[in-house]
Amino acid sequence: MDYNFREIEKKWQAYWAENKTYKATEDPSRPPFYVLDMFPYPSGAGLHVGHPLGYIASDIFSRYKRLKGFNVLHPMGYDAFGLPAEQYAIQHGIHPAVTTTKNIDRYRSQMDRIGFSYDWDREVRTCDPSYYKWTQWAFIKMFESYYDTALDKAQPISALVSAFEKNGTEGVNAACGEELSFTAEQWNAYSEKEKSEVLMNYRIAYQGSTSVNWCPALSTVLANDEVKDGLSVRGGFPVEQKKMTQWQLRVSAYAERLLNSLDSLEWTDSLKEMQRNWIGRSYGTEVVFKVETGDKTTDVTIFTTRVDTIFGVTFMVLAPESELTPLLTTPDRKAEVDEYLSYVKKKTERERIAQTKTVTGVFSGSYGINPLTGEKVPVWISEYVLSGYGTGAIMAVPAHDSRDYAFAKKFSLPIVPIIEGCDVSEESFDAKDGIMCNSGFLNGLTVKEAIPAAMDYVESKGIGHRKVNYRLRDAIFSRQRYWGEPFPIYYKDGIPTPLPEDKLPLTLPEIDQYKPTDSQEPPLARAKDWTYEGYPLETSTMPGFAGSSAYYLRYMDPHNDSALVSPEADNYWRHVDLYVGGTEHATGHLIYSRFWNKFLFDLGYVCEDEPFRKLINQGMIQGRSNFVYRIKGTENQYVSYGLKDQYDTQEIHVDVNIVTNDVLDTEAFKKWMPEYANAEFILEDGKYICGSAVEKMSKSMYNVVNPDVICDTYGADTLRLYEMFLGPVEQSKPWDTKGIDGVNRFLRKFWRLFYDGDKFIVNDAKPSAAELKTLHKLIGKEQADIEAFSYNTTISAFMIAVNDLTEKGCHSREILSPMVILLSPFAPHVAEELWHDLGNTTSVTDASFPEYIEAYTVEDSCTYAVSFNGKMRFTVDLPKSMAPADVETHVRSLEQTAKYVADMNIVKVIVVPGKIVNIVLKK
RNA sequence: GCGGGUGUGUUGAAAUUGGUAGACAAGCCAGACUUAGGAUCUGGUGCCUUCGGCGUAUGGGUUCGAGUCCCUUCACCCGCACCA
Repeated sequence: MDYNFREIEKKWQAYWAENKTYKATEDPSRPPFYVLDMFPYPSGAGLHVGHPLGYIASDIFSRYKRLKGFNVLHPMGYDAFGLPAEQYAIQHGIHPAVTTTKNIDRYRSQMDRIGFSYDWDREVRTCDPSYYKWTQWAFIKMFESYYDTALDKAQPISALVSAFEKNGTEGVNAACGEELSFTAEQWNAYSEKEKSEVLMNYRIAYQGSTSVNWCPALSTVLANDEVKDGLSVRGGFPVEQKKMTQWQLRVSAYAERLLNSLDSLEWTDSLKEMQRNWIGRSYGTEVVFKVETGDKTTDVTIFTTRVDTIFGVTFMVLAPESELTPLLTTPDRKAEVDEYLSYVKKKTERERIAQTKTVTGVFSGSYGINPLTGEKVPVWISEYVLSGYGTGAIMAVPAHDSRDYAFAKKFSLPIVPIIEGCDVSEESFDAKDGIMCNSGFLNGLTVKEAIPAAMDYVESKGIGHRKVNYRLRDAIFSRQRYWGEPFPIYYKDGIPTPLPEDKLPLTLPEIDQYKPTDSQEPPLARAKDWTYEGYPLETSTMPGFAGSSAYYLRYMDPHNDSALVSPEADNYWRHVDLYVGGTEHATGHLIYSRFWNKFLFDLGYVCEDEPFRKLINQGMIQGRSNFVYRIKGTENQYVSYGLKDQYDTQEIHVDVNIVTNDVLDTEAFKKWMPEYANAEFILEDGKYICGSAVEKMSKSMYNVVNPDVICDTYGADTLRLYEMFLGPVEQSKPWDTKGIDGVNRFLRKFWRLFYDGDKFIVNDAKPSAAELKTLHKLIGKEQADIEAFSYNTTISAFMIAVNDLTEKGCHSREILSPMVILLSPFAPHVAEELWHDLGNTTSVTDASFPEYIEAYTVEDSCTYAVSFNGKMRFTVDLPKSMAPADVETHVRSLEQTAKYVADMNIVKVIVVPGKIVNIVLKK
């Protein structure tokens, strides 16, 4: 029987499904291990070979951990709400659920062919009402909570209400939008509506008016991480800034905790760094400047990280959008300021980003007073100051800040250096070193000493205080779209009110069209009876990250009707031990999930503060495109790559599936598209060679390689091995089918250890020491490599072992049986087949990982005495098997060393296969 | 501009703490068996050469010894980007 992968793979996939081989059940007698893939958005294009890379890697790890005796939870599901299905619905009138289900089915069948060990009984879909019930539930919990900054955790909003009733805002420590101050009497006198508005300032899920990313083409708002370079990540449409009232999540309250607990995670440094940058903690000082506008005076608070440079302030700058801007504009400057404001407002986000180098601004007419020097400085308005960060106002120190410097140069404002010996004639001196000068009491201090000294001074004078700022903003949580979770909120006399828990899930209503209404209301406004007890329901829906923020918890207990996850299940699985997915989620999903989890942790619904212990980022697989070269001026004549320089040619993408090792299948090319039917070729060496380039894998480049096709020609096990053999999982690389034969050959070679034609040739011969050594070397290597996620070297080690056993003619059961187990994580179908052929009746998955016996792998060594200048200087341990000539070579190579160290009284040089591992010196 | 990372044959890539660089594959060359093969097997394959020498982007340093550690320069990739 030859290695017939088609039959084998079909057979065992059916067997696994039927026997529920990979079903996970909570079992306190075995240690749990949770391996998770980032679940996919099921797009219409299906999977290409890049998608399964991470899934294969995590599947190998899961199977390995099972063999090691762990109870492995390895689930899969779908992030099923999303824009593409909805855009399709708008254009074709087909319900997004229909498109989504169809795409999911296709994903499932593609995944099934690869032979993953998922427990499909735990599948979740974010668009399923029984799933999004818990997304809505969490939202209500957030709505009914506030963040207590003293306890540093979320608390029920009722606690805040009773505090207000007793003492007003006195003694309240709560994260909020703006600092409010009122007494208990005032609070108690507020109307319901007023109370609701006050509480919105504190709720973790709240409605607030801010400047948001508005995407007109998608007619929805977007979160910061959904916008890149001023364009929407989905679709690439322009985005503008707009002030709107939106649901938001107070993620900023968790900034410090999100930052601090990064240290405890086994993530890559680059990913942690990305999150640190995104959170953007900055420690500085808020200082109050009095600003004179005509004869009235206003307090303007600025934020700076360099309060030590305050003696170098020569002007101040306000953000155009700051509410202070109109207040501080003098009547004579009003016309010019208004003109500037409208100029700024007209700019799209994209233009603003593109023009960061051009300096613009306008003088307000007011003057600020430096609280330390009493000096008067002009107050300018410029777009380089952002309203959303700090206080929206800065003190400008052009000598020591490059942005202020550029501004000062442009508008001819004075530049006063306050660090000794620095040259600011060409550029500012931003570095934090040097000795202070021109700075009153700070003179003579180093910059590093001056910063805390200036902070102390400012605080002691009561003109400012230390302050930590974060770049992280609250997440905009509503979308004016149809295909998302409805908010479980209704407006009772205009007051946003959550639905009672037993009314969840609030299911998405049917509507006739999926686009916004004519009056620009979200699509849900089209729904009939979109009310609760006669009150209108919220018409926006939740964003994509809502459903993906806690899905890993739902997998622990996916069918639970009365809780997101039962305490028993949560306590058993606890957290994701290994999470595999792409870096693109670094500042989106991976921040939101951590926030969401911390919130649930605060409320006691989950037992761990951090959801993802270890995280591996798999690299992206790019496409490798092929080209043919049409000779210009001809209809259909193509010249091979090597000869193209002799002609004037035009490069044309050709389907990579009709190209093998850059050689074009000319007949297939003629059939590929009608216009190529009578193509003529100028060949080199009888072949048509194509050009190639690395590009994104996409339909339009004809470079998409479908895993199904690979499974058809080579089998799933070959695909799995090849994707891993390509290189380190974390690394991005172009897909190139060249070389897949190598791993396919390896599998056939492995097979031939068991079968000679139809004859099963495994015997009960006692293995030789050399054979045992081969086996145990592999066990040791595989163990170490898999734990380190280094699969490509494991596979190499496997190839070496199989070549070795083939050469030795080893067919011993005692060797081959463990070999099958070792192979099973990588090539489960082959392993399963051979495992049963060896006479086993249970799945190879239930076997245990063979024990590694070091004794077999230790090289027998023999000690050589090395003499130098007639005197014995040291001894060398070399393998017994080493030929005398090789020994001499090795010893000779030590001569040089010996010359240097002879005087150092060497006692012994121990060489294990040729390496000096230890030089023992006489004391 | 700031932060992080990577540079090794024709190609994908290996190389415990510094210790025989290029394992394992792909490609290529030669041969064997075949009616044939994109099957299988064997041998060769970093570069220059006669001994021998040179080789891990570049230039320097530490060391008996450097792909690995330190500094310089260059190239590429990723992230952030007026964050005060």
